[in-house]
Amino acid sequence: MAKKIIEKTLAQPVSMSESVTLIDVAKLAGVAPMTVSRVLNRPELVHSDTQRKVMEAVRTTGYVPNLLAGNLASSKSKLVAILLPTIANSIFSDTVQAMMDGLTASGYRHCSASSPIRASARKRWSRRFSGGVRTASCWPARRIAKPRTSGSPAHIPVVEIWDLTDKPIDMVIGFSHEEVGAQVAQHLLAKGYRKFVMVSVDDPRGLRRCESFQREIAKHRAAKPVFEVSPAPATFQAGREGFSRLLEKKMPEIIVCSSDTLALDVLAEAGSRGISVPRDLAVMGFGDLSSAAYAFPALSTVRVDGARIGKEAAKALLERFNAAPDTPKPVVHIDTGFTIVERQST
Amino acid sequence: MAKKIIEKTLAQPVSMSESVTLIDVAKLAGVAPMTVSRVLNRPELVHSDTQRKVMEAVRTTGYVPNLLAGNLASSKSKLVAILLPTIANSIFSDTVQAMMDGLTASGYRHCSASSPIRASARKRWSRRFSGGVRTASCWPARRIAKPRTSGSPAHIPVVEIWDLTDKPIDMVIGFSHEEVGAQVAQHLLAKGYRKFVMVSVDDPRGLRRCESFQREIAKHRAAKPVFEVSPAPATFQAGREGFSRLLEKKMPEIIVCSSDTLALDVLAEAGSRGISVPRDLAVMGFGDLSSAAYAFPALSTVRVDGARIGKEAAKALLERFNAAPDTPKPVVHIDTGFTIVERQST
DNA sequence: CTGTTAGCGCATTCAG
DNA sequence: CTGAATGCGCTAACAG
Repeated sequence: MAKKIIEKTLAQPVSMSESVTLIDVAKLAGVAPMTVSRVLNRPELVHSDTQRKVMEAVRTTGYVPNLLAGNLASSKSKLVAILLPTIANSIFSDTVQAMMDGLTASGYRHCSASSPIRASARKRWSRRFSGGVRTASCWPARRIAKPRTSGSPAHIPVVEIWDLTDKPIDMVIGFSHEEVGAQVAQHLLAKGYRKFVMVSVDDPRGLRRCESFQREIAKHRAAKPVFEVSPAPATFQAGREGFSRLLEKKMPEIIVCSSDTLALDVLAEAGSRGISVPRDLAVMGFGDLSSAAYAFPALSTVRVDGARIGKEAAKALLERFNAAPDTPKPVVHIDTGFTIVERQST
Repeated sequence: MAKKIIEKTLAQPVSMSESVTLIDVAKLAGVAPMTVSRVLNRPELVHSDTQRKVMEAVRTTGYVPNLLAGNLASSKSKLVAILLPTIANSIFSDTVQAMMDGLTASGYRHCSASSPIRASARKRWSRRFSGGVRTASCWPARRIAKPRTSGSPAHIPVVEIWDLTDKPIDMVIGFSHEEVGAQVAQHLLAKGYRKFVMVSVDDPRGLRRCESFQREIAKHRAAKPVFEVSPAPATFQAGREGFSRLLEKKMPEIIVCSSDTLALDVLAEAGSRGISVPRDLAVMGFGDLSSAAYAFPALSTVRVDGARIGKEAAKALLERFNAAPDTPKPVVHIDTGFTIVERQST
């Protein structure tokens, strides 16, 4: 038997056709399989001489661990589920990128799915994800209810991002969309604007920003904004059309958009109609799409640090993954805030 | 023992704390575990009466399959690795979205990673991905070389997307970037332009489009374009800065950008400088970012159907996954083409 | 620090 | 159409 291993390893590695397992490595290194496992996963528990021997054997055999087996034995998938409304052309891309980077650095991977996936509980839980990330109003919370399944803890860490919520499932990292709406309203009122027009996509968070904006306007007895909703998701086209419909009514003083995608679109439509921004029309966006405020000086916007949200989310998850099982859950409720970026004066 | 199962299932499902496995379901349904497995995975092999009994038991126990175990037993992860330069603010988002939708509909999931991940072979192969998707020039092909590992086929299906390549690893779905560069050059020459300026991000495909463009220009003895490269990835800011540097030299007639992100940025910078597009300056983009050509009438661009690429990639992978093991590999080499979209005349 | 024992939960492969 | 036996490859938990 030992002979067989030798044959396998002495043959040209490239032509080896049989698969190599922990046992093969162990035999070649003259140690127990468990020791090989330790060298690969928790090397600090193994004598350095043994480590060297084992790594040597790993190299000559070309061993690649089988996480399918490892996951089963340890009941840990090291897979994080990311559930977002969309990743296309999205304000979430910075967040996803940052999160991805944080997780992969620690050996975790992520699987993402977008909103239309209304998988059954069976499908959603069968991969035994180690953790989850979602926007708060992505799905009703009850859908996250964890069935009692084999080989997984009673609860998995979940981070709700891009929002703050009163009844979090677990951890929360984001900012208040009500606050955004209110502050934008105050900001614009202070600048002297009184006649507002809004364009929003049909997205829960966008609509909440708009509603809050309108409440704040009402408080100050300014005229009720004209309000136009486009179907989600945000596309450049949506903004154009919403804007056009509004123009049919009356030329507004300022147009408040629920996203930068819409705002850029309004900018474009204005340009093609010979309307000068900001001279004839002011435009306010949201989300700081690719540093929109910098790229488009005529645009005011609300800057959100999506990358920070992703980074913090990854950090929060990793901390929980690494915590001892009986550690009390730390409270993670981070308000990442936002910044209103005034257009560059011209 | 049977009693125990009954107790578990008759207790309030919500309060059950022990995990439920195939065996529990089988006992409750009075069948063998294998039958339960069949009902869940290949119901067509099971009598409908048995199916009903089993599904009933599945429901009352709240059973959720453990794919960690299933994957190991069947040596199939149903996970697809997606390797792209970036997903942030990216022309790939449509592609990823379409691919995701196609794969999840068939029970597959995807794990994505972006360029900076230079994981070791050990890490890259240990999850036993069922298939892979990458851009052709994302990594050198040799890095895809498959080590002989346990529990996985000698080769996995790989689709290279967003490019055509002479020596594909396996399947290819995309278009020729050389062709784009050449055709754009011809198009613009035909429109009467002679003095070109280019801005590109430092991306392999973008640079190839530019080089091809320049070769074509040279063929027609037009002036060599001024060429400005910004570091990757594309941001709106990159375009602005590249454009500004160019303006210091001379006001161009037309500016050709390696992506729509850059093009929109140039549009913005032009706007803030009082340069009218297209009257004073023509701008050409690439990638049809959010239907840029529609949203920004002054912009000409090259429309690429990213969603189609994603859809075809998913389809190609699924076909290979479902094929019998000894089926000869179908040749998949799809040129999805592109369309030059002329700006809307004003 | 290292080895041994004993599964993880399911699907493959036959036999019936 | 259904069942029984077997083991995927690895790691937890302990013993030494």
